[in-house]
Amino acid sequence: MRRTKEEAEQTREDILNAAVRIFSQKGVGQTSLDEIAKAANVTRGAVYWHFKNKVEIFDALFENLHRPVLDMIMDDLEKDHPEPLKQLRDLCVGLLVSLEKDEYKRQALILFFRKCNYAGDLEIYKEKHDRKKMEKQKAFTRYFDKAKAKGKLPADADCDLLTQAVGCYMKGILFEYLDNPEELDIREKAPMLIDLFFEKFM
Amino acid sequence: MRRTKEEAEQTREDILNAAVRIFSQKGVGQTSLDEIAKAANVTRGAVYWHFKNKVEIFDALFENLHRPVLDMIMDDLEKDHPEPLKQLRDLCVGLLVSLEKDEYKRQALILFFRKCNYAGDLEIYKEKHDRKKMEKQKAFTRYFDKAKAKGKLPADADCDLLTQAVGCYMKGILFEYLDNPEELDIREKAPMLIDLFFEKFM
DNA sequence: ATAAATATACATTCTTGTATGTATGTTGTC
DNA sequence: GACAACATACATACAAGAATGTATATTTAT
Repeated sequence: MRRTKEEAEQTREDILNAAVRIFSQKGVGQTSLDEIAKAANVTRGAVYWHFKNKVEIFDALFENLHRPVLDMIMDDLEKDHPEPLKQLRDLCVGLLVSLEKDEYKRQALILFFRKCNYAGDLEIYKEKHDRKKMEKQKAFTRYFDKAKAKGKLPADADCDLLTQAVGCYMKGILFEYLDNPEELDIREKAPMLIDLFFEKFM
Repeated sequence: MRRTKEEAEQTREDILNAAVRIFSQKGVGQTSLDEIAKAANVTRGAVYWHFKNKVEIFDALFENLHRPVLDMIMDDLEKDHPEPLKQLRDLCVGLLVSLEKDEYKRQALILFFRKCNYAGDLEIYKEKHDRKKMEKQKAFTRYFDKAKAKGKLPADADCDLLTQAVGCYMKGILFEYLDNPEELDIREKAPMLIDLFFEKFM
């Protein structure tokens, strides 16, 4: 049953898409490769051809999720915005609101926030994912640094603390939204919640 | 090998203590009852005597964790504090700082935040735990209501939004701390982070 | 013809639930 | 207060199912 290269690439993607869906529902640990295979309309043979094991699927999904987000932030930081805090505010709101129309990203976030326990096979990925988080954190700090340089923040403001605060706040909002999307209308509430944080600086 | 009632109660607690520890390390789903039994120095026979199955252990742990916290908040709300916002601020800081000396609570929180996926057997508990969360949220709103009644908050302040904001913020801080305790010195940072939120009202 | 892209089959391991064994605490009775 | 009778608090053994990794078979693109 050899397929063409395009077909093979397609089944690889089918497997990954099935994996996010099922992982985010049942959890990585409770998902068998057979379930993923069936959901992707292949057998375990195909899965084992494309991936060494479940952990490698997990890793591929992480890359798919975080690379574009970090790239987006880095691009944003290149711009010389006159109001870096407003820029960061818009970035935060944008990141949150964009989830409403992006089910794949929502599922992926649920998967990494709630449905993987970073234990056993996945333990080695905790450090890796923490490093990625650090990168994002460093990027966030630069917004505050730029704001201070432009005199938009008091000279004695603690940029690292502010970064940590915004990071915690964002993560909390993310969790609440992902846990109960129907309880938190993100398109309406995200701007209000984020403004609550930034308004005292602006 | 019948034990006395006290001994039996002790093994029940041993089992629960072993369960928090291992659940919070390996995740509920990846923990076998045999592991728990061995860690508690009993056999699976003892575990099945005290609990119907793993899910019932999970449930017992949840009760152990949340009842005291909710009681504490309710007691706090009984007091007629002149500055409800300061009261809430102190409550938040206290809840966070207390974790440093309470490994059991830390493990339990990790377990429910990170190591259980609320899928499969545990799915039915999501709703239950959400209801408990709602209770806490309602309690938090009362602090803001009281503050407004005392004129400590502008009359047009949105208490529900503020509650949601504080809830998200707290949850985010909790996650960051539990994920990387060494990165976030909670005793030093909790007051600073929480004050960042409350300072604009006070 | 060869090797890629799968499907199928199999052996192994892990876990669960249950059934059953057993020693000992507990209780009522005389 | 001694002593059956019974219930309790486990331990052990077993059967069944599920999941994994690997080995092998089968097509078919190149």
